[in-house]
Amino acid sequence: MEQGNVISLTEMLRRAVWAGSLTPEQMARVEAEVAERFAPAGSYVCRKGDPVDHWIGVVDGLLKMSSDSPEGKTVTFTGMLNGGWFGEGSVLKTEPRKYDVVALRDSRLAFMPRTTFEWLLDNSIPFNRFLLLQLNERLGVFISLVEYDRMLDTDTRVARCLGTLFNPYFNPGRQRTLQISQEEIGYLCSTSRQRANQALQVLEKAGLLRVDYGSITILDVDGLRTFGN
DNA sequence: GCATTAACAGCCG
DNA sequence: CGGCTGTTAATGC
Repeated sequence: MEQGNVISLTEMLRRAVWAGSLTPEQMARVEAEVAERFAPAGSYVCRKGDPVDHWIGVVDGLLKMSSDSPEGKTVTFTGMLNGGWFGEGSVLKTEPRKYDVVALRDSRLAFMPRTTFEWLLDNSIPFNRFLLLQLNERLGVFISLVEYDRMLDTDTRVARCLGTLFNPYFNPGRQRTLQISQEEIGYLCSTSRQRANQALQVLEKAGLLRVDYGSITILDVDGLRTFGN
């Protein structure tokens, strides 16, 4: 299907951008305290309102951040691919989880305890710098979310949505191919499966990605992020 | 007009 | 067979 290499938790941690500048002692503690958990496809990784005890990374899998309104409507904010980390906002503020996280397929996750996270905050300037940049990047994403939700046509929304998903900042794994159904792309981009299919064909003709069944391959992330301008 | 839903046939694993 | 895909027709905002 795709590259069948199985990455270990340790390997994933060592490749993490934020791990690059840690001292060997700091890295040893991280490796000792971060635990791997398995989330089957369709299961909740965490739910809105849960206490936040961990910073969570994706070793191998695909997650969806979403929220259900009382009326039963689901709003998806974004997805998370291999190598991505999330939840730092709620760990920093000591607040309950603000959204649901669902595994869209079988996923292996890395759970860093809040104590480890806070210890890194107190002891590593590069770690702080990484968080600052990631938070800043997210801010940009959410500002443009509000903007394009109101202004852009669906093809462009899907392009931006995929551009965000493959934003090298959140997805440092050089992953280009993603096993995902068009129905799930619809969920991620807040549109119907049929309309997502249509948008994908437009983007494929524009040379920005390639569509196969059950998967897409990103060819031009920057093109997706600027599509429609 | 544009998007969503429903329905269906074809295809892949 | 079961899930995914590409299309079309009906319906709604």
